[in-house]
Amino acid sequence: MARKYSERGEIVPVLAEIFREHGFSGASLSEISKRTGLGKGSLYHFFPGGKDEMGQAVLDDVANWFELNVFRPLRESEDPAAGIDHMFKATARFFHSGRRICLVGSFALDETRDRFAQAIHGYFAAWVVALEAALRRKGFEGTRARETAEDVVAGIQGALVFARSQDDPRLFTRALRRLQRQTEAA
Amino acid sequence: MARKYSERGEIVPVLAEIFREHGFSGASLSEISKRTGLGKGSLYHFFPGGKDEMGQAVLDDVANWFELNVFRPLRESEDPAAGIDHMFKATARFFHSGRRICLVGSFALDETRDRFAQAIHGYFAAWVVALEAALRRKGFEGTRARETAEDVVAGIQGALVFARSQDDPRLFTRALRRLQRQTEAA
DNA sequence: GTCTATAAAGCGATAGAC
DNA sequence: GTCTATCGCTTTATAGAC
Repeated sequence: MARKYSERGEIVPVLAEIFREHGFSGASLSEISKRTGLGKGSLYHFFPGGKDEMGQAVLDDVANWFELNVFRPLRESEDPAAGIDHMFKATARFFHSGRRICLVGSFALDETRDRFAQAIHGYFAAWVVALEAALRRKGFEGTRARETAEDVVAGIQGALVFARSQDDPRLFTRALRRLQRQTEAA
Repeated sequence: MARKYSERGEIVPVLAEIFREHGFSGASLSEISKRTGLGKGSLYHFFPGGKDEMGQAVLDDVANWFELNVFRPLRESEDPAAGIDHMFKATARFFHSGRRICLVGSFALDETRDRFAQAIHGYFAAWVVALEAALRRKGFEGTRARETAEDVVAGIQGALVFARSQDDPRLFTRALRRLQRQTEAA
C-alpha cells in the first residue's frame, strides 16, 4: 500500500488535536490510530518511544510555531508595537478565536507536567521574556514590563479556560482585546 | 472492622486532591482506593455511580465552598470593597497560595467538560456574576464591571496555570495582587 | 512502511461472603 | 460497611508476516 505520510511531521498536527481534546492521559492509542488512519505498527514506526514521544513531538511542534510566529516577531520587529500587535493576531489565529484550548497549558495542570517539565516551562518562559523585551523597547519601565508580560501571557491562558467553561469563544476574543489594551499605555 | 468514614463527605476532599493531581481520566480507582484507604467495595457503597459520581461530588463540594466563602461575602458584604478583599484572601487560601491548581479549570479543558458541563459552567458564571455585582456597587459603571469581573476570574485561572508551568507559586500570589489592584480603581 | 495478532497489565465495575 | 475475587474490556506495547 502507498504510504500515507512521508514523514512523521505530517502526523503531528493530528496528534495535537487529539491531545487537546482528551488531554495526554485521556488520549488512547486506538483513538490515535483511528484518527490518523495508521495502524499501531506504523505509529510505533514513526514514534518508537510510544505516547511519550508523541507528546514530546507535539510540544516541539507548538514551540516551533510560536518561535516563528510570535516570539521572533516580538524580538525582531523594528517597531515593538507592531510586534506586539502581530502577537495578538497570531495568538487569536492559533487558538481558533477561542475554540481551541492550549495544549501546553493542559499538559501543565496535571501530573503530565512532570514528564514534559522542560518543554512546558520553556514555552511560557520564552513567551514572557520575548513580550517583556518588546514592552521595554516600547517604553515600559522598571518591573512594569515584566509584570505586564506575565499578566498578558497568564491572561490568555485564563481566557481560554474561561471561554471553554462557558462554551463561548467570544469571551476569549474580547478578553484578548482588553489584554492588548494593557500593552498600549505608555 | 470499625468504619473509617461515617459519611462520604469526609472522603470527598481526598478525591479532590487526587483529581487535581491526575485529572479526571488520569485518576484510577486503584489510586483512589490506596489514598482513601477504602476497598473498591466501600467506594462503590458511597458512590454507586462510580467515578462519575465521585467527580460530581467533588465539583459540588468546591461549588459549596466558594458559595460560602467567596460568592456570598461578595453579595452580602455591606461594604463591597470588603467583600472583594475577602474574595482575594479566600482565593489565595483555597489555592494554597499557588501550589494547588483549580480542579474545575482542569475539568474544563478536555472532554471531561462534557460530562460535567453544568457544574463547570455554573462555577465560573456564579463567580463572575457575584464579582460584577460587587464592582457595580463599588461604582464601576457600564460594561466595565462585567469586563473587570471576567478579567479577574480568568486572570486567576491563568495565573494558576502559569505558576504551575514554572513551578513557582509566587507567580500566582503576585498576579493575585495585581488583579486586586484592577478592582480598586474607582 | 503497513498490517494483524497478541501479550501483559491495568481499567472500571460487580458479586457475594462476612 | 468492608473486603476479596473476578468479570469483561481497554490499555500500551511488541512480534512478525507481507
